[in-house]
Amino acid sequence: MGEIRNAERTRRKILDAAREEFFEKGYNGARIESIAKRAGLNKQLIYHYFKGKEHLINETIDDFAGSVSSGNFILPANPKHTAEFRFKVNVEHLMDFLKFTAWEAIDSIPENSNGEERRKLVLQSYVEDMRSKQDMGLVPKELDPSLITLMMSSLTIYPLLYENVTRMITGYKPEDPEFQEKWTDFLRLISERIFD
Amino acid sequence: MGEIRNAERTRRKILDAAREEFFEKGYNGARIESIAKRAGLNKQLIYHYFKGKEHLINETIDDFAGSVSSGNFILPANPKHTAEFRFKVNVEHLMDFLKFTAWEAIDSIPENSNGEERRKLVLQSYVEDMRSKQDMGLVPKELDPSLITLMMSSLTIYPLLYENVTRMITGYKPEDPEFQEKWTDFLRLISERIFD
DNA sequence: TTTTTAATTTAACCTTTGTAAAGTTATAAG
DNA sequence: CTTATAACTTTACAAAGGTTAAATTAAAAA
Repeated sequence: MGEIRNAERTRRKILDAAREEFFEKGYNGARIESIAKRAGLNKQLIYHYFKGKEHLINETIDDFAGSVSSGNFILPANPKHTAEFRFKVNVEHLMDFLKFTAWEAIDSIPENSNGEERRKLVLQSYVEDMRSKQDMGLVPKELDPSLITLMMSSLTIYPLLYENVTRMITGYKPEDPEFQEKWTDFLRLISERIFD
Repeated sequence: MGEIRNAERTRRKILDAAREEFFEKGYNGARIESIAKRAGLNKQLIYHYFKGKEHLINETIDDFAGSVSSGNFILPANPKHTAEFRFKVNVEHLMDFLKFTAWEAIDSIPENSNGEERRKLVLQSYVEDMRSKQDMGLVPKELDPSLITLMMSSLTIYPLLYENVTRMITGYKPEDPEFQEKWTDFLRLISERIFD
């Protein structure tokens, strides 16, 4: 049985499976065996296509970085809507990637200058955006654009990732649409207060 | 060489070493061998005093929970100072524990109802505190106290834990006192805006 | 068709790691 | 002083997991 041999497709399968696995379990927690199983392939094929675990995760990250269309990153004109916008993007497109960043924050993961570099550019574009809006008078002068951006990241990521905390505090699970709606509203409310 | 035999002291050494190890590497990443080494003890002693890895982490968490004096949790009277206060407490007393909560958020860690329960109580006391201040007219009525509390947690934890993100956005490392000062100031500024 | 190359599988290895079992030595009770 | 208990050490092992090597089979080239 099995399908016709096809290097391209197999490589793709491995990368997709690896993405799931690495994003879900981090580098150290990920298992080559498990990736193979997800991909429905023989474990050894992974070594045929990639040098090893470390090489695989680097390729995986690069591949992912390339796949995230930079179209998501057109921020709203009004800074009061930035937080809710970023929250929405996180919920709809970046959940699994965010989980990976959580691993990255605490687990020892081999460096990937490429992926790191791209993320840095995105984050700094957020800072620049905020700075330009500050110049336009839409953002209070006393607030540092980079710190505002860090605030936005905190508020739109932490509640999604720290399921326990969110539940202990609010009683909701982060995935609950009801929570997401409340949190969206809340972000808008405080944004209005902050940017007035 | 070696000191006089002493069960109490040995048990203590194990718990201390286990705390460091578990907080630093999470449950799955922690190594019994490494704990033994930290404690300067034979690996097998750990099995003499504890049933196994899972039992050990539970005892470790309970032990830690018992050791954190609840004295830290007297919140400032003015809600405008809550964020900076919590940030300060995190920096000065809870860094390693926070790191552990990061593991907990993404890694599969054996449940510890006891530790979980205590944390929940603390967090909910924060919510209650905010609610009472709202009743006193110090907090805008339209802001849900539990969401405010979640916001406080996000803002005082995320930047400390996500070293990469903090650095990519601000150029500072979270441990840098200069960053901590700026962030403290920032927290105060936005608190003033939010609670006015 | 023959040959060569590449995809895929089978088998095996070696290290790490959690844990068990048994042995040894100190301390305390009788 | 003898004996029992508990602290500590030594050995050993089985499972897990990353990696390599060799064998097989399909596809492409000649």
